[in-house]
Amino acid sequence: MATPTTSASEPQERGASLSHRIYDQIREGIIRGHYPQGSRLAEQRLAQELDVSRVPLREAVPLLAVDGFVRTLPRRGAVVTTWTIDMAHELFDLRLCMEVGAARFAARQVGLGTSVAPLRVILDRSRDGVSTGDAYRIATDSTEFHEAVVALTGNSLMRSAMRSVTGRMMWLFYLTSDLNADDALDGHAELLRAIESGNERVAESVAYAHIERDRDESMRVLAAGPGLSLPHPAPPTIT
Amino acid sequence: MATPTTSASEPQERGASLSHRIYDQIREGIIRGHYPQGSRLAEQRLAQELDVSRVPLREAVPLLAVDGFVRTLPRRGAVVTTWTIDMAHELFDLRLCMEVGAARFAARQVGLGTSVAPLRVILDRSRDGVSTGDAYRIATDSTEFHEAVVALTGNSLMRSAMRSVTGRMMWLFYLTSDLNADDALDGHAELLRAIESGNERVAESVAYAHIERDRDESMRVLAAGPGLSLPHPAPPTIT
DNA sequence: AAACAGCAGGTTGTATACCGTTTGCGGCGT
DNA sequence: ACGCCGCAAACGGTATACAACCTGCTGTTT
Repeated sequence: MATPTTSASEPQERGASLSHRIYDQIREGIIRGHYPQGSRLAEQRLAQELDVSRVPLREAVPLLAVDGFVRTLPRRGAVVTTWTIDMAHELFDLRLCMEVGAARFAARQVGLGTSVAPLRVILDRSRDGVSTGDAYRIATDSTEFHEAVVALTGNSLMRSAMRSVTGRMMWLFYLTSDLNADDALDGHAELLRAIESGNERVAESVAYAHIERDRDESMRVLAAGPGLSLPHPAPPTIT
Repeated sequence: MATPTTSASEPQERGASLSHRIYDQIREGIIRGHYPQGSRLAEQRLAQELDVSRVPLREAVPLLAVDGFVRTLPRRGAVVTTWTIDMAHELFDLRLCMEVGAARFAARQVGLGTSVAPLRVILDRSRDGVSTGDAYRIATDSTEFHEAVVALTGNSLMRSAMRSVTGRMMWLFYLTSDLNADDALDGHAELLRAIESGNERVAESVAYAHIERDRDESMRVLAAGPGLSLPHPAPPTIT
């Protein structure tokens, strides 16, 4: 976004319309596992927990639904999405469509004179982030790198379309950040070089390989232990 | 009022949460040009025009913003998006990424036994629609065909991601429906055959060519007369 | 004892009211 | 005559209140 100064833990608390702020807040809560998968998000409880009225929530929750973080049932409200192996596969297939194309367009832009400096900046920041060991920070940085690749294409529509994807990506990154932190860093560096070369076919291929490698690692984690992100000792899991 | 069963203008689909209904209603109004490009959507006026309170609008408008139909300015409310040549190009570039990939996955599914019957159904309906000459109907059918291709992949995430794209596609189809109605029909038939063959490379290539042909036609129309969809005599175009 | 019905609690969906900010216009001063 | 200042109206942002619905429990009846 236009606010690259966001720190990982505290998102922009500026004038960005309360609805957007609590959107970010809830999203972070979901990703961090504070709102466990499958749990219900009761509006009143959320409202007094975040100290806002219910109306801003009414704007934020549908957006969370669009981005796949919750599912709204007719009269039951919103429940946090539960990850499945199939969902993860679908995500990687979609990434295959979008990011491979984005890498190609990005390489083309580089060939036309666009600088890859933004990628370097984020990659450097990612290195710092990995050393901190903060999973949320790592997931944020990793996601931002991919967003930066898309941004490099100069296609603002593609950027906004990616937003529906990057949210889920970040969530999955967080869930699997234990393993692929360093690998992802190398992969990003490799992708950066490929895009920098300006060779569309190379960028395309590297992006493809990178995503498939991601898929393999994520699948290994997901298949191993689906007991993910449950900091609370698994409250009764209200159906 | 608690019983909006009157619904005088449209026998809309029931049960779908007032917010969604007015989302569709406003979207159709924008596409049909009833709310001209660049015009402001004042909440109070909309509310009494659609005979709903402002709160459902507060849920619908952000979704329209996500889908690119309006732009919400900080304190100025929502204005209907104004099409530019660049935006159209960005849309086609994004379609290139997503639909080409979708065609590939769809062909793969066909190779695994999935039937292309849904495509045939919609294609047949499209033929009827073209004969009616109703631009909105034509745009709807054409969009639905592309959605059906994505649905054929079995990837529900890809379908929901396409939703951000199909809305804009439909709008642009409507604006340019005069020219490419029959061409689009032929193109869809060709794409259907390609997917039916189960050959991923063929499907991919046909999809690519189809989109680029679409781009050419749309660009011709957009470049010729940007005075699009202005049933009202172009109010002062408030900035 | 089991099953159905009625009641109570809670939650979402919808509507209305209030407040801060912005903006456009008009008057006044230079 | 031009520009600046101030006021008023409108718009969006937020909060509160009401109504309908679903759910779970309990009590009674068969």
